[in-house]
Amino acid sequence: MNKSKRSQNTARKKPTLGDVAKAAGVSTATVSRALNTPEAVGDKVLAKVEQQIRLLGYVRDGAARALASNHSRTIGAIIPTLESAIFASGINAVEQRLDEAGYTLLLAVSNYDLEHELRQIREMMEQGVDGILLVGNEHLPEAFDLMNQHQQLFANIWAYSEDTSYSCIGFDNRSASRQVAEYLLELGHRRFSTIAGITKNNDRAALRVQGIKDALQAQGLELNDSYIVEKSYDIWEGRHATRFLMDRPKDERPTAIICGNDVLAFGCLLECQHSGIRVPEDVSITGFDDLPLSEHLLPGLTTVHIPTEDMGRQAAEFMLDTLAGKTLKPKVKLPTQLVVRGSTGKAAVDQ
Amino acid sequence: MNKSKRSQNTARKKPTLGDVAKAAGVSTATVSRALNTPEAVGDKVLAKVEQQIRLLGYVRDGAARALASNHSRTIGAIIPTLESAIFASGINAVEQRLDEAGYTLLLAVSNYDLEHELRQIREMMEQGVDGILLVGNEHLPEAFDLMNQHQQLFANIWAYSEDTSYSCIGFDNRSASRQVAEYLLELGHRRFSTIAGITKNNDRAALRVQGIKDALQAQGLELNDSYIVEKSYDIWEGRHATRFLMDRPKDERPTAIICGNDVLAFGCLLECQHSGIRVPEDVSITGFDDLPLSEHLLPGLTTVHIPTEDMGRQAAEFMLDTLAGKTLKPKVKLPTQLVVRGSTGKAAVDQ
DNA sequence: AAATCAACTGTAAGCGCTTACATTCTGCAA
DNA sequence: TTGCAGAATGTAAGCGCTTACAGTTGATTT
Repeated sequence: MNKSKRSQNTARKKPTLGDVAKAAGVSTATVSRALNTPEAVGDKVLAKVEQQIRLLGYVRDGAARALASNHSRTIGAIIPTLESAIFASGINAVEQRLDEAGYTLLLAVSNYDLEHELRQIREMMEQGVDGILLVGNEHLPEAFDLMNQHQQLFANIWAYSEDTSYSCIGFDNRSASRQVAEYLLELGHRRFSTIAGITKNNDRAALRVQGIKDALQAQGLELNDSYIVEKSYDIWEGRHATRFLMDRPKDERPTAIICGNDVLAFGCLLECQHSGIRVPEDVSITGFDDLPLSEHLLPGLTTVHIPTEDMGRQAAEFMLDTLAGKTLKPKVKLPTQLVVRGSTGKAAVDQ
Repeated sequence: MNKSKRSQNTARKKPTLGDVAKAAGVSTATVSRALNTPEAVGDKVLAKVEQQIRLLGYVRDGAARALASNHSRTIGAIIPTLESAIFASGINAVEQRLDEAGYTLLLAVSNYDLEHELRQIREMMEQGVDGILLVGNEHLPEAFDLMNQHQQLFANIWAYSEDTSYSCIGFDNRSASRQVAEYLLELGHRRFSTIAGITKNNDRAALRVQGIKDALQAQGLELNDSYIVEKSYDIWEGRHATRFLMDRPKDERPTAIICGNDVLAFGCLLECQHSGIRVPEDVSITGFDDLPLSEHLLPGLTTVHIPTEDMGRQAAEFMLDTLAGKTLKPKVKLPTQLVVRGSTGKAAVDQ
């Protein structure tokens, strides 16, 4: 009676493809085809098989499927954080598109730690993902080596660069940031400051700082180091940085603070509110990302809008197309948009 | 030369366990043991094997591993949304704990759609996840059936209930919400209103409304239907609802608005700011979740703090322990905490 | 010196599926 | 009636790993 030696105390085992085949009186190959290419199976047989599948409550074994077919129908994505909503809509779009195509998203969070990211890449490769989506262009050399050695399909999102030989779907952080600075220059600002994200291991943060420098340099100005503050993306950090910057003699205070992202800008804006600094009369503030909240604050936050949904959809599309054998342009550059709201204004003349 | 018939235009194939074994001059069993139970392998052999692994750049094949060993070292979690930061820290904690234990998190987003959730459960089961984490206690009957039929380990998080027969790690939404209402009652409020989340398919949202009713009923008061507004968790929705509620004759306006979560409360608070309604003088506002931003707004948002990190850690722990064969109490109830800030105050006396 | 044992290592049988190839069955043209 | 293409199905060989079981060692015990 006890046909399976390794049966635990668990009741009957899960039905397998073979069980379905036996129950339906066909071969395993037919059941497999009924599942994967139903149009290649006769109507009556198909019906019989489907009935048995339902009856037995059969669920495919993905591991066996992946092993035999050599692909897992799974795409991995490693993002830096879940804390900010900024990656949410992008990832949402990825998931949605993949879901339509019968793929599953494997999501991991690296916490801006490249070592951690490498481990996760390895894990994902062990899981046998068909493709990997990474945020930004900066990753450990070992990560690139590993993926290349195994011919692992991957692409970088959230950043665009002509220079890399890898696929990327993203936008130009540097010029987007430059545009912000140029806009502020036009408003007459001359004493700039930036509350940047931590630039180490984060090319996007670094490029945004660079963009500001580009704009200033073009006007013969420069961004003094004492006006650059690096903080992790956190509201408190934004507030502290703001206090640090604004606790100076009036004529040394920046008239414009360019924040590395909206979260820092929230901190900046709110700190001003808390300490009675008027925005934009005393200081102009900008963000980056255009989070949902940004338009609602008072004043509204001037920031850079990122087409995250579009980016996500295109990234998914890229993966799917590549896996389907279509070769297409491996780099997609998406437009960003400066959104002007109430947090920026003309520089005070009496400075 | 061409030893593999199915080799595409791809270069040499990935090395397998067998390749490593051959290179190291040992059996595949030994390599497998070197990987999984290194302490059971002799030092010299171990060193030799590890060297070859490095040399060949060998990466395990998770599919084959899962197939042979009957577990995938993967835990799935399905959350309603990524848009709000509220699930972020909880999921982060889950991921962290699982990572420590060598497990991978498979994350999916259901967008508050139970049908979609069911599909994702099925997909995850096909992927062979060892356990599934679901948010809330409300799921399609088919989902429960499916998981039960396959003896799929799962647990509900973010909600606690004595009534279900399923494991849950969460908190009592109803009594937490009741506590908020009681606090406002103490402040003298009598005309309450709630901007709730959509209660359909969302037991948590429904329970929070219920909690308010509980508190009022205990005082012989009731929550009139025209003072209950259901909105999806979105800032704009919160603003619209607020306008709807406050666009009434002064003596019909609520003096306290209890929001279903912090996002709605942000909308509520900001709408008041935009339209010159004073908080808390004219109206008291509360949220639920205690998002990072809540303490920074002006006034700070009175809300309910959820121990998301703890919840995530414990959920992961529960999965790991159960998989390890330890049987433990299948329900964990976590405490919530009312955090009083500036957005609430005494009810106006002149009402 | 024989017996015993622990510590390693090897052998080989699957895990549940896919898929190339072989076989059988149609219906229809010759 | 025969032949044959094309459709439908079956056969069976893996996919890369784990693991029960069976050796093989060398050291320790008697």
